[in-house]
Amino acid sequence: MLDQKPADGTIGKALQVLDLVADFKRPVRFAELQEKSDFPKATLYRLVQSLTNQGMLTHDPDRMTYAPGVRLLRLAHAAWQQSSLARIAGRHLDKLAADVDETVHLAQLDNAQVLYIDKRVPKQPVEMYSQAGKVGPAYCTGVGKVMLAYQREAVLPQMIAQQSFHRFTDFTLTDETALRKELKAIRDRGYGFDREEHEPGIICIALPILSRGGRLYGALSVTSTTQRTDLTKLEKLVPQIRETAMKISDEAEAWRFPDPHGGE
Amino acid sequence: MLDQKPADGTIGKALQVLDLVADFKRPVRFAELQEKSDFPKATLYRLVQSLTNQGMLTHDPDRMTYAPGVRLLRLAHAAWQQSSLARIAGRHLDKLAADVDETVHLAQLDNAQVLYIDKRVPKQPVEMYSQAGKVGPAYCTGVGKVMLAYQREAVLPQMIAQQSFHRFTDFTLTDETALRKELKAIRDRGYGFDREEHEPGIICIALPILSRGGRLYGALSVTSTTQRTDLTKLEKLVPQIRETAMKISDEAEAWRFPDPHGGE
DNA sequence: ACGCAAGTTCCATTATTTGGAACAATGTTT
DNA sequence: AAACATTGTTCCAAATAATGGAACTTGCGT
Repeated sequence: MLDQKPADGTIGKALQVLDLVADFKRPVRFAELQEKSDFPKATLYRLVQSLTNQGMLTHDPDRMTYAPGVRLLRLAHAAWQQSSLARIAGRHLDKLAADVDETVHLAQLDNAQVLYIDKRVPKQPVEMYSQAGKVGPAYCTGVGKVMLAYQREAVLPQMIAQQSFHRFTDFTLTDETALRKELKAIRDRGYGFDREEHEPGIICIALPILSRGGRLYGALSVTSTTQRTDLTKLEKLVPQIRETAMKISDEAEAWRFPDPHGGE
Repeated sequence: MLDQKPADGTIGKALQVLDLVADFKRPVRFAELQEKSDFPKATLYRLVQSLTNQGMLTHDPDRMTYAPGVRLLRLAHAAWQQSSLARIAGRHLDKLAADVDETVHLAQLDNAQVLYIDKRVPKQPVEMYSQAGKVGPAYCTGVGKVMLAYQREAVLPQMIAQQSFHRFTDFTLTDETALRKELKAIRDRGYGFDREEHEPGIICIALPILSRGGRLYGALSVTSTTQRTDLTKLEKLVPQIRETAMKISDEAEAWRFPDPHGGE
């Protein structure tokens, strides 16, 4: 799927293995890993062992399977609390979802893919990790296209190169030319749509979350269905969404300047 | 605090750095890391660089700070979906919390510490990563002691050695002898208490989640306050909690045997 | 302009990783 | 029950990557 990494050093290799295990959606046996990986047996074995010792993988001795380890949860907790927008954005998402009465997504870009950081479904309790951490394609989702649109030109080519351009629906943009044109339109307009490009019947409107300096923090979207609404109606929500995005951005900005007298 | 790791290989060192960054609750500068770490400057620098390249850390060029990276969320998502009990346990926790109308915790052991996997507070929506991934001491919490009690004797000594035995309250067990005695009592009884050992006024009852074969999956607890209830009343909940634990265990067991005809 | 501190790069030395092949343990077929 | 097949684990000399002291660069305050 996606594995043309320069893989700098041992760390890169180890993380490659970690990803490999994570990509199986179930506990996986050593032989299965070996099959999917280019590493020679002994090397892979030692990588897996190291990761297991470190708690990044858990090993089930009975079934002889490996799975992502609990240590990742602890680290993700830390990531959640600071690096990502999530902590700051939480209450804003609550409000936005309640105001517009539609599903709201918060996403960031991770290695040319969309990584969903948070989600709100109106009148429905959130499930914890079941949504956050999910990944999706960038070229055919609202948040994905918006984030690509606000990427620096220098890094865009390699990001576009990583898109699969798989045709999910009749509306999916399936080549670079179409995507480039769409990104241009998004930049001009300041927001983007998903016109049933990923799933039939699912449409959305998405805005970037930008810093004062123009740096991209992430993206925000309101998703609905063609049965409930249409793009024209969604477009009317732009001011509300933009205001939410700006509030999140402002708080993120403030958060990154720690108290100058910050002791412990 | 806690850093006497054998640190096997480069992977261990890299993860040590990752932990270090995570332990700061805010974006951190290189010099701060250097101060807290034993690594020579150049070495630390390259470790941080590798981690950043790999997306395990994010680097803010403006502020010159590092923070845990978004890639961790993706990995944690995977961990959540399979390795941990959380996915399976979710609905059982819902039910238990509603039935007993008290706070319910689900925890696993991570490197001699308690790692909270999930939490339910009755009549209150859950927040996503804000709770899951949190860590706590093992020697003075209900879930922690229970999980220590069902640990194999061979690994216990080093786990106990890693406990700080800090006196949080008048009831905290502050030495190995007292803890050993308590663990014995828990094994005999099949469940454990927290008698305001970690926080004044907070009590809980905890049960292990064991496989048929006696392997420890994690622990389940019902927490309350001395104002609302007492240990005797909590003890009456044991059958309900045990039933929940068994259901979770059974499903976990079943889940680990993938469909024999498992194609994809 | 100067000094100071934080971040970054260099490179010979050192330690770790590598991977082919042998070995052990487990399960399956004849 | 014996031979076989499969999967997981260990060995060790060769190859590679990590190391860290010191030098270099950059940005800031005086």
